[in-house]
Amino acid sequence: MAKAPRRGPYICGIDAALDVVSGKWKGLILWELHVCRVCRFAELRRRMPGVSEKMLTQHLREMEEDGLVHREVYAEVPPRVEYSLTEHGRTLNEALGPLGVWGVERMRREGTEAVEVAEPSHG
Amino acid sequence: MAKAPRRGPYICGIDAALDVVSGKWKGLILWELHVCRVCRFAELRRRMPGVSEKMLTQHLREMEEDGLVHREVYAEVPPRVEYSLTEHGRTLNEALGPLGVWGVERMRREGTEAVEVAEPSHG
DNA sequence: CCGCATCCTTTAGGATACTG
DNA sequence: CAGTATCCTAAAGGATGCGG
Repeated sequence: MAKAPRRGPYICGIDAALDVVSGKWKGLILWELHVCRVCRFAELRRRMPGVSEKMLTQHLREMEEDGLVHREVYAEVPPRVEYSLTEHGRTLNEALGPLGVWGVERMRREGTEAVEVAEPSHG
Repeated sequence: MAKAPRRGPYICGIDAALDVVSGKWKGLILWELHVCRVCRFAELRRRMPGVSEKMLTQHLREMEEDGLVHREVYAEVPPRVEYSLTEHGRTLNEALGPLGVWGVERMRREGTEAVEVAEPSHG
């Protein structure tokens, strides 16, 4: 009902790490939570054009289970839930740094344009 | 017929990088080719318990297309094909280094045993 | 030995409607 | 607002058999 077992056994550390970031939006979630530090569901969604509610919820729950994301629920009306990175989430993000740099290099090589996300840099 | 389009557009470098390593065995292929430097198909397969011929071929082809893997075909009988990393493959592997370290840490935290790969350390 | 073609199952991802 | 439930399609992955 919930999700496939996941979580190993792994052959090497790369395996173990890729497991928790595999998922169409997980890298981006990590990045956005790094940028805004604390973020509500709706705002996070706004920052990620194209993601569906289902996928965002699902990915956030998995990342919470994996100890990457902290979910703070406020018993208010209307409800408020704030997401942030845990310590493990932060270290993972740092570990992803060099990969991100490599990815940017790759985009330059391939001439692949990144999609503009509310931050046009050429007016 | 070949494969889905892939290759962007990406939201950030992480996206672009994760795209080329997403695939059940790609991280491991990268690692094994890093270890043995040059590797034949059969040997590569032996080093990766559980992978099917189809998946190994498919992943290797995609990684070749992505400029990560070099495929050297020798016109001999019986045929011989040697795989190795390209420069981009090597830099990607280096970029994956911190992620691998993080993954090992994660396995320690979770108590997840890595599977033994032809190297039993406890008799 | 290396790999392609085919068929099949499983999983990921998306659209939509509904709820506390 | 922040989800859950259901249904559906597409893609990944796996088993097996054939071919150069």
